[in-house]
Amino acid sequence: MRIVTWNVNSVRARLDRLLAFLARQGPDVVCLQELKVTDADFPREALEAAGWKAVTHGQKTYNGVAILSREEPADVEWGMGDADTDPEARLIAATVKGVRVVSAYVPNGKEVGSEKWAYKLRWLGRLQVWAASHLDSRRPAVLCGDFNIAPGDRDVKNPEKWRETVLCHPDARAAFEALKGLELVDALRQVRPEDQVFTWWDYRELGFPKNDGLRIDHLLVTPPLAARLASVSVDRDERKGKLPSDHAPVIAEFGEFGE
DNA sequence: ATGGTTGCTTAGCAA
Repeated sequence: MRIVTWNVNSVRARLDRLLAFLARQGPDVVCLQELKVTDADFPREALEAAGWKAVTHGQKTYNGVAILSREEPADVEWGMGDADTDPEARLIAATVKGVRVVSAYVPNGKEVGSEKWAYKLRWLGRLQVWAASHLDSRRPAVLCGDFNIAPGDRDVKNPEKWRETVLCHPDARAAFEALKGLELVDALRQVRPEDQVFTWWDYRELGFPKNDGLRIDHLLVTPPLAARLASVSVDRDERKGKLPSDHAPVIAEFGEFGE
């Protein structure tokens, strides 16, 4: 079973790339972030024509998340369903082939100390509560998406440059560690404990040509799924060429053993 | 400190 997470930075702008990626990589489940489109304008027909079912939690202009799979995703949750009146569409969950799948787009936070930064930390706190009550660590589940957090210095090409930013701040890293405390395993680190692997490069400042990258897109998996984890890779080719997303897809391969 | 780029929307925001 192959599960992908990819911040596409507009699903409409990236539709041709997305369809080519799906055909090339042949995943089973794809979690998308930053759709930047309402549910009504989501390119459902083009994806269905290619054989994909989609559940979406969209929003005009900003944010938006989706889960794609070959079969219709079941038991869909749109948002965290808590008491917060947050209008931003940043989380969707569904069950595919017996695996609980969550596609999340954590707020960026803009600048440490800003109102958006406070919102990011609040949102991560809500995610912690939601995951604790909605993800069963005894069952196969994956919480994946754009976390806008580089967990450690090994996840950053230039740690000193990024140290004080919203992607590397200790409070953001502490929130990531807290999620792992719910018996969730950082899939890439389980199979590649020391590799320098990046998933995002800023469009500005020649981020990709200089490989000024960070690993901020993750799959956090429960122990039953971690036991089946075979490999994790980043499709860097998707960051190349004409008009790429600023994120590359992360691909995790799971075997059927150990269930 | 600023600017560099992209997408959505149409000058400015978000990332």
